[in-house]
Formats: sequence, structure tokens, C-alpha cells
Amino acid sequence: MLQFGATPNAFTFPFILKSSASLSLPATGKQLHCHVIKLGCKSEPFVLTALMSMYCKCKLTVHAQKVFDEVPQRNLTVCYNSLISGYVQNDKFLNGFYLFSEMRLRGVEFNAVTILGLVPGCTVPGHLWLGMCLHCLNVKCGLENDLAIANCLITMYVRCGSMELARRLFDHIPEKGLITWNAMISGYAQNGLAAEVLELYREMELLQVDPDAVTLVGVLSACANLGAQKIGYEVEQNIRSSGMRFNVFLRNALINMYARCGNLEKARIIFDEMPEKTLVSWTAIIGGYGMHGLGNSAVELFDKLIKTGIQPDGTLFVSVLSACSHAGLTKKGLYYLDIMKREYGLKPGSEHYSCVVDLLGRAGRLEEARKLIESMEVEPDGAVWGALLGACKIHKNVELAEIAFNKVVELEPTNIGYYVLLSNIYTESNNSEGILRVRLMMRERKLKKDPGYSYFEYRGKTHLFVAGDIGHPQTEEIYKMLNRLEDTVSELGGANKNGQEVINQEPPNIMGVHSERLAIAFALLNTEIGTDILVIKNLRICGDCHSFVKRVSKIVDRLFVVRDATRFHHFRNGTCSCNDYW
DNA sequence: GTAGGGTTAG
Repeated sequence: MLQFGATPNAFTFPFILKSSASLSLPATGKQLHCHVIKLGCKSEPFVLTALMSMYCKCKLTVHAQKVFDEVPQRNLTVCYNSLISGYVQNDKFLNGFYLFSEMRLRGVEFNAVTILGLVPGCTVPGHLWLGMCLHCLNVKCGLENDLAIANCLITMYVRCGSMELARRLFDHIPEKGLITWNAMISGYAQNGLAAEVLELYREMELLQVDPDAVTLVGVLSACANLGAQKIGYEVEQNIRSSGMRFNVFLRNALINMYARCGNLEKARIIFDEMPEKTLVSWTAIIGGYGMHGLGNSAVELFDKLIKTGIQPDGTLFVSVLSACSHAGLTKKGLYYLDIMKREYGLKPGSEHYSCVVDLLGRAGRLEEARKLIESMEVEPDGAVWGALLGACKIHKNVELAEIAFNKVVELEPTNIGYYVLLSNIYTESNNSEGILRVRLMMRERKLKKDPGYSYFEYRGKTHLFVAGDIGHPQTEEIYKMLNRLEDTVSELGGANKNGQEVINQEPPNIMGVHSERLAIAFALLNTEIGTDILVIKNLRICGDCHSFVKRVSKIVDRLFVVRDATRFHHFRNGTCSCNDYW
């Protein structure tokens, strides 16, 4: 327009500024600002608001504030709204909130847009009370029927970690929009409440609300968590017959779902078929290989990615480092940590170090692992010390285990897993005093063992078992089957690869028979010979169960796959694919 | 006639 000699005015500037803002071009924006001044439009409220919005979209909040300071007394609400949401979207929630206080002190009226600008700023549990205040304010002003605000408030509660409040609000909305459903579904998915996701999805189907890609990404993520491949497959069929089949987000979610349901072949096919892969696609498939202990395939793909010249990010390095540790590729893993820093200029975080500590620990290089922790440029978190503690268990180093334990309980005092780990280390070294000390500590802190559960999907139904479960209709048969297995397995007996006796080392267990055993016995009872068995456990499989399944797989000609909290264990003919040994 | 807003993958 300027090139053609036409002169913009107060009516046309907002349009021009808006398109410049959508391109996020600060230089062009600044030029336009000069034109605004030259052409005498600098006191037009519409132009000023558009200018502020443009500056905020270009991340130049300081410039936006300068414009705001010159705003005349008219149309103040809209100007405040613009700058408030600008601050919030640039992660300057406090500035936005101060501005809102100022607005109220000056007696400037606020409206729905003001609240919509502020609510997304409440993103951490610490902001929950502020978010609740905004919610109250919203109701007080009679804006509770504004669906956009309600959607936004749901997301706020989700981000602040309060799923109950999110759900309460959701249930009170009489006419929900698709975005309302999506906010709730993806909220549940992000918080790991997979069963709730599927429940809501069912409800949507019943009410004949058509899902979109956002809905299905949440549903697929829930399927991945639950190992619900059958539902995932149905979703895939729906996607294929709809206009969403080329959606990259959905394809990534499908790769992730199939990989986490144990179907790596299918995950790989979808990955290979993608014409335009994103970093997330690579991360999903590489992480999938890593979880299954296929470190070499993971590394191969990672190297292929590097050759294409795509810049890997921190998350991808987590996948590849964890793949190396699960497959025992110590040298390769250390190399990747090195190039991550030197070649890609990425700063390793705690999540990277915990993989590498695990990697060194498994290889028996405990001292190096400890030195690595000491050399970290970020504060080590619980997972880092926890990895060292796990390595001490493998290599029976009680002294270092105590050091790691003291650190880890300081950082995660309520994580029961670490107490159990140390107690098991003491058990192995016959340190009854130590065991007592840990138990006392747990009692003092009122810590109870998280209920471990396992499940097996059979004919589209999930059969869930907790330790010592007697609630299943087939309970009697399951325990009979288990007894038979245990008898056969202990008759088999024999020595492990270190030459030590491994028969029935299990201490008497107050929690009853472990859930994974019940799930496996159920699966053996109900499935045909020759089918593979996938059991999912929410916690990590314990050493005793691991060796039990290993021995069962020697006498029963099946592939047993156990997915636990961190990876897949494939058992066949008396061996396991994982790099662990107990 | 013009400006300010909500939900997505690891």
C-alpha cells in the first residue's frame, strides 16, 4: 500500500498492523509505528491498541508499554485488555496482574476479555488461588455463561493441577462446546488420568459430539498409557476415514500409542509413511525402541536423523540416552552426552543426567557416576540420585547407597520407591538393623506403599489385579494356576548365571501375591496357546517377579511382555530382553 | 467501516 503511494489512515492502520503482527516482524512493525506518528494517527485509540497488540506479538512488551503510556483518556478498557493479555502471553503474568490492579484502582471498567487475558497466566499450582479469585470475579460479574471464559478456566485448573475443580466447572456448563470437551479430555490425558479420558470420550460419542484432532490426540495418549491398543486401533480407523488423516499431531500420537502398546512394527510403518516428520515423530519412535530395549535400532535412527541435518532438541536426547542405558550401550551414551553439549550447544538437565547415571551405574562404574553428579551444572533432582541408588542395588554397594538415599529422601521424601529400594539392599546384605531403620522412617512419615497393580486386556476388557487380589470372578482358578506354575518353576530350580541359587528367595510378603503374577496366570488361563501376553504394571517390576516370569517363559512356549513404569520386558525361552539383572 | 480472547504431541 505504502509502495503504491496510497496513504493509510486511522481506519486502515489497524488492518495493516494486524497482518504485520501475525507475521511477527518487529522491524516492519517499528516502521509502521513511524508512519503512524508521521501521519498524525498517534492519538487514535484503535491505532494505538493495534500497535500494542503488534508489539506484544513481536515479544516487544517494553515498546507496547510505551505506547500504552501515551494513551489518552478514551477507550481505556480495550487498551488495558490489549496490554494485559500481551504481558500474560509473554510470560509476564505479574506485569499483567499489576496492570489489572491499576485498572481497578483507577476505576476503569473491565470485561470478559480482561478476564480471558489474565486467566491463562495462572499456570502453576502456586497460582491456583489467583485463578480461583478470577473465577469468583467472573461469576460475580455475571459472566459465567461466557463459554470461552469457562473453557479458559478449565484449562487454568488443569495447569494448576486441580482436576477436581476443573471437572466441577465442566459439569456445571449446560451447553458445552467442542473446546470444552477438549480442554477436559486433554487435561485428564496430561495428568495421566487415562481411564477418565476414555470415559469422557464414550460420553461424547453417546451425545453425538463429533471429536476433532485435538480430542483424538488426548484419547490416543490415554490409550498409550493404558496399553489399550484395541481402542487405539478403532481411533486410527476413524482418523483414516476422516479428513484428519494427514494431521501430523495425530500421526505422532499414533506412533506413540502403538509403541507404548508394544506394537513397534505398526509404529514404524506409520513413522515411515509420514512424508513430513517432525522432531516429535523421531522422538516417539526412538523412545519406542528404547523402551523395548532395542538400543541399536534407536541409535541407528538417531544417527540417521543427525545426517539429515535436523537439529535435535533436549527431549530427543532424553529418548536416545535412555535407549542407550536400557540397552547397555555405555560408550555410545557417553558420546551422545558429550555431543549434546559441544556440538548442539544444549544444556543437559537433570533428566539427561539421570539417564547417564543409570547408564554408568548399570555398567558398574559407580564412582564415575557419583563424580558426574558432583560435576553437574544444574541441581540434581531425585531421579538422578535415585538412579545411583538403583545402581547400588545392582552392584551391592551399601555405603554409596546410603549416601544416595539420604540425598534422594531429602528431595522426594514421599516417594515410597526409594525406601523400598534401600530396604531391599539391606535385605540382601543381611542388615536387619538397616531394614528396621527404614521401616521406622516410613512409619514416622506415615508413608504407605502405593498400590501396585497390573492388568491384561482380554477381548476388549481390561482385567485389573492388585497384589493379593481375591476379587476377580476367576480367583480360584487363577491361584491354582499360579501354584502349579510356582511348583513347576521351583522344580526346575537350577542356578542363575552367577551360579547362585535363585529358588524361592522371596521373603514372606504382607501385600500378598504380586499383581503381575496374577495377571499372567489369568492370561495363561484365558488365551490360546501361541498368543503373546502383554501385561502392564504401573510400578516397576520387582526382581523376584522378573526372575519368576523368566523361568515361566522357559516352560511355557509364549512371548511374555511386561510393560512397567519405565520400559518393556520381553521374556522368551527363559531370557529377558532387558539389560537388568537382579 | 477499524482494536483486545479459549483447546493440541514427547
